[in-house]
Amino acid sequence: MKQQAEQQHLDWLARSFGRPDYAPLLPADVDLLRNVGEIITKYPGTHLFKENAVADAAYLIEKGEVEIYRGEGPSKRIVSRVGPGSVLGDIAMFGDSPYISSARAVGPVRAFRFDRTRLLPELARHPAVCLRWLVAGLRQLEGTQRRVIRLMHKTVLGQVADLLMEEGEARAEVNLSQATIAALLGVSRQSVNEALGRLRDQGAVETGYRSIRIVDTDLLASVAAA
Amino acid sequence: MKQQAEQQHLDWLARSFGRPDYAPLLPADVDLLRNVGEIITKYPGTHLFKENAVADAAYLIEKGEVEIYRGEGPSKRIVSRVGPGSVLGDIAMFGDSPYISSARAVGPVRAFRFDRTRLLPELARHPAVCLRWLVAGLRQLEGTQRRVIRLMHKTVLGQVADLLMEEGEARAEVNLSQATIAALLGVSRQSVNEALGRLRDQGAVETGYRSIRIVDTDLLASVAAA
DNA sequence: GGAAGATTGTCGGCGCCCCGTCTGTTGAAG
DNA sequence: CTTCAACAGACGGGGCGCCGACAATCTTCC
Repeated sequence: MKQQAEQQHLDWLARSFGRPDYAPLLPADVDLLRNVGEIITKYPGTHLFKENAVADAAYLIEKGEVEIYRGEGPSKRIVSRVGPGSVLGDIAMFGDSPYISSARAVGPVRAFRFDRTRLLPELARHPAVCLRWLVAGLRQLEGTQRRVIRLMHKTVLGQVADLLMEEGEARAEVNLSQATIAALLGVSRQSVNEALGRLRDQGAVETGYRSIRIVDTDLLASVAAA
Repeated sequence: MKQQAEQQHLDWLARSFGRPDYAPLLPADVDLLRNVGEIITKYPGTHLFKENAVADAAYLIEKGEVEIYRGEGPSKRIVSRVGPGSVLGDIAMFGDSPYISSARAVGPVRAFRFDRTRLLPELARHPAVCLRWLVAGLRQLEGTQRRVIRLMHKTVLGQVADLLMEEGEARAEVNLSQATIAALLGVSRQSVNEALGRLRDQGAVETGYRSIRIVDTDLLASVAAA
């Protein structure tokens, strides 16, 4: 039983890393990562790491959602929100620089923790895993950068439509409060409300309490592209 | 003579990669990169690569400046401007995705070109170089991302002050037209003009034809931080 | 079932920035 | 020296989004 659970961890870990079409993880690689990583659990609201702290470890989210934000108090801005499969803190860890943001568990989170001092020597000995991590890290960063570039200099309406397209990829229903969406996009709650109202009038979405149902994906896409 | 010039290339290449305090390149690594890379030269205005093209190579700028931009014609937006030491196109190359931006030589440019099909197998065999490239790539991405995050949700005045701080780090004089600055920041020329006017009135800078002289660095920093 | 907290919907005022436009200045080329 | 293109500087109109405020609704917990 314990064996099986651990195997699931490892399977999941293998799936999270790398791409299926290029040098997939070998069983030996999985065993390797198992030795240098440890499973940790975090309760909602607790931090995986905090801004400006020494980056002594990288995290691989296995279960739950993590909120990435910068700043504190009134200047707090949510950079993104990531789920299973995301690699966190590796950029800072590899660069041996402080974390550039804080990571807080939104719900219950299970994650792998890779200690820097144990991971680096191991990676240096295993080029295939190293390459895979490289690609994963670059993709992660590229994704957020792409998103930021896509969103800046766009109207709030377009930003909201874009966000809904992204969040609603899997299910047609997005369960976020308007205040949360506003924080994600860095705009005011009222503007989000107004944008959602317009989308509702156009028949692209239906709004409810803490939920937005996507009705017309094509229409939403055309708004997001504008 | 040719030998000496080539050695300079390789020395420079070694310095560009990685950080001096962590696993510096060995002479063997330099030779390795020499085998999979080739030296190319670009005339001003020519492209190293263009948006949406197949990313079959990464570039390491050795000399000159390269302008990174997205879009064409009226929607053209300059993302950044990089100089020697910067790695370009590696993210797209590793991800086997199209280039997400265009790279155009501002002045005469000399660069190393790393072909994908030759580089990847070589990297997979040399974990130390692989790790170094990983760090370099992540740092590059992190730098631009940091900049974008710092600039968004800031007033034009703050953005201009920030840009001047960055550009004027070495010399106190920044030689950019207001239109260029506007393109870099993604704002209108008039707004840049107005911001510079305010900075001039405060005594932080002096403005001239295609040149901005920084007078009061502390004052400029306080404006940028606001 | 009721109360408290969280969320949604809406309004008016205000500030920043974009756009079009115009004038004066600078630098380079003939 | 003249001419022309690029640039700096300035002004007003208009749009968009922020802020503060408030009412209405939904959840949840007691």
